[in-house]
Amino acid sequence: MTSERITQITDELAAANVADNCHCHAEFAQFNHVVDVVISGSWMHFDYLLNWENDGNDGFTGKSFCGLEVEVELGRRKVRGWIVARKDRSETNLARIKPVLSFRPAFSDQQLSLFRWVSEYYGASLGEVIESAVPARGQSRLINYYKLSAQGLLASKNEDTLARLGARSPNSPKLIQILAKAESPLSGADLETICGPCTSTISSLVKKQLVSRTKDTEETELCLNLSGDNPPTIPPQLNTAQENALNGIRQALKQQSFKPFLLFGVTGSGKTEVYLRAIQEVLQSGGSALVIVPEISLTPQLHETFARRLNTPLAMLHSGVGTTSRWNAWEACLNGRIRVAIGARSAIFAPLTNLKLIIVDEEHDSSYKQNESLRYNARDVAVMRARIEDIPVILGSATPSFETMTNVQRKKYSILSLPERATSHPLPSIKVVDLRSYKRKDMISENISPPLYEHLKATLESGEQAVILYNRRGFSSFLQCKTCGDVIHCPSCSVTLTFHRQANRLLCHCCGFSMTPPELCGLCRDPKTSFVESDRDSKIGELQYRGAGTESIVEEIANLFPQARLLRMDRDTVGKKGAYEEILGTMKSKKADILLGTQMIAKGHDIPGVTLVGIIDADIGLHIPDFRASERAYQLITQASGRAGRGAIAGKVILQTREPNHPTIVAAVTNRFMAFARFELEQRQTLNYPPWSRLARIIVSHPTQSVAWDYAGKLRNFVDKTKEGWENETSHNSKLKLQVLGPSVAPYEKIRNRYRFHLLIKSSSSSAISSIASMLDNWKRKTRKDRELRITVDVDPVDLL
DNA sequence: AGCACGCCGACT
DNA sequence: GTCGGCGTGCTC
Repeated sequence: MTSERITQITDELAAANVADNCHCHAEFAQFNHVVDVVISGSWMHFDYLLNWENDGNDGFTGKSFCGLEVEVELGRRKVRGWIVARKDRSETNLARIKPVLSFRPAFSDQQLSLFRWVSEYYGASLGEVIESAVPARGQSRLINYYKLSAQGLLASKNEDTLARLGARSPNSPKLIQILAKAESPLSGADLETICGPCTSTISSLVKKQLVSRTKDTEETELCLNLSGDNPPTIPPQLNTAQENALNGIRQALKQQSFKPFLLFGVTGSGKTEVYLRAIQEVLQSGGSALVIVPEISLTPQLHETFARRLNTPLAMLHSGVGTTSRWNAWEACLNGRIRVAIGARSAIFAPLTNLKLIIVDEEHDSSYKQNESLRYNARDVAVMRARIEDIPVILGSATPSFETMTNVQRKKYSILSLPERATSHPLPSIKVVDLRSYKRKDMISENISPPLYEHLKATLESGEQAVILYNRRGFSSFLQCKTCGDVIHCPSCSVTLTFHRQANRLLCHCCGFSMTPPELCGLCRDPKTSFVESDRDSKIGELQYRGAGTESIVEEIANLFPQARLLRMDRDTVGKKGAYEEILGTMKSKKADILLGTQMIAKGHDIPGVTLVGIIDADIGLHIPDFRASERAYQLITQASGRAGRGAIAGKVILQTREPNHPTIVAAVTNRFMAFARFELEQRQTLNYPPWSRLARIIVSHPTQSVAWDYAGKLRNFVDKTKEGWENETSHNSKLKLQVLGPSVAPYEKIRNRYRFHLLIKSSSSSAISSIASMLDNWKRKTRKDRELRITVDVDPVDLL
């Protein structure tokens, strides 16, 4: 199809001055169809004309045209969009309807239903949803970058010029100053975040040739990894529990209808093997399967395991790799060339055809929740997708989320249990070390108790390996003045700065700010003003490095065991691509003795040589102000413990704590998940927290505290009014009870110089939560006058920080 | 995102 | 009066 042909038709239509412009002209109706196109990333949708001449065998059902990605003209620019409906007629004057310039298939009708659900449930626009689901076009999107031209540079140094510019437009000199200071060109979006709305000002500066505009590509994501030639491995024999679980799944596969399973298997119980067999069944019956895992780091491992066992190409879908290959993988799924896809969160939208099974590994993991832009939870989307496609879905975990547990109790999900490890050894026993019973001088070092030391020593002596968990990065978690007690905070956030010794920087874990650590306290002794010779020996303003981190624990252990080969794994050491695999590879090949790290080390990998797991401080995270703190702590302890004794030798866990009687610690140590769940669920019921209710969280932020607070109050009024309206409607009545809390200061009071307040909405009905979310989404678009004001609606928030 | 339109303040 | 900046609203 040519665009000339389309233009010709439109021209003819316009010339004909069609009398009844509410209907397609009969002459063209045969080929030109009015279609509803949603515009990428927005709530807008418009009618366009699609010229479709061949109704033949091109693999696309030419009836609805839904799922075609199109290029269309909007205003004066070309944009990406998707056909979401076919229309018999258009309300718009036909002469105004523009043609579709090009198209290609992008998703199925069923996927569209899923996108619609996501859009409604999370209160986001359909365009936003589809944009975050479908990978970008072959070449990256071009966006505008601005820098000062030679003239602009001159102007920036000339105060007269700036004053002259400023007389008329206060924004112009500001923009020029910013651009003069910038080291690299800034995007339009960057400038807006710094200066507020300034698009027209920028354009005028460009016109005056003070600023130059360049187009450049923006980084985007996804990758394809076709692989079928890994040497096959011999499949292990299934134990009885695995066999039973598989039979349950087999039956559901045969029935070909929606059926959610919880595969509740202790760490090392062989869940992956069950997944593999189930996928094999699916492949044999000609279907395809989708597997999602919590993080990118886990995909390469799983990929290798799967590639060795399944005789089929696999699609690896995860963020981080080139755009073209990402689209290729998407297309390969769409046309059925690839029938198994593995990936992180966003892979849940993969367009596999004839999908027969979805697997969500480690379903409890909070990284399934996207915490920016479109705030969806891939686990929940997975269940909805299974419902729409009418297929089984398996949620696997050793520590299921309470939401999932509740669904099991309510008989919505079927449970399949793997209570024993697949290997010869039982779960490791956990030895609790009560740190309160050791005086400072009795400790081997700051954070290592005698029992942990002894076990580490024995492990190293017998040539075995250890994993040590300390869930805090850096060297010191804060710096405090010995004189005045002041603690160094981030200049833009309400958190303390963490000292990272390797980089010799103070780092903000919230916004990424970094600085060289000062020598003295800025309050008592500013070196620039008060530092005189006679002061040199004074101890006034000396800084104390307080609180441990993975870096300092590594040092402690290195001092105790100088000959041990230590590896550290946290966000700082796995920053580079491939670093994660490298560290695990070194550990697996026994080229290192101790692996020390944050929660990262606890996630689902298998190092057979590890016989000891040490938890330095089990209390970290137990008291953060979030209703899921206990649940998280339990999961972390259990997952970390699960790294021990996966090989030929049985494992042991040493857990250091100051609260050995805390119900969460007790439950984790005795591995009584069900008892813990019952206890925790009771607690949550009294406070009406999930899973007993649904939550939506509204975050308001603004550089000025009072503005944020005032708007939060207005939001509260809006919600209250909506609530009243519903209560007066008899059709809704008591079922839609809403409970509104706040506004209150968010636990992270300030992030990136923006003050944060939040409102919490609880309801027993998820549809009430969703309607509120989408109403707020609309309302904020209308009432927001201050462009600095940011309102985020988070449905089913994963934390309340 | 880019453009038209319309309001308003500064300057001839 | 007129010019130009800047906010607002629209784009099928």
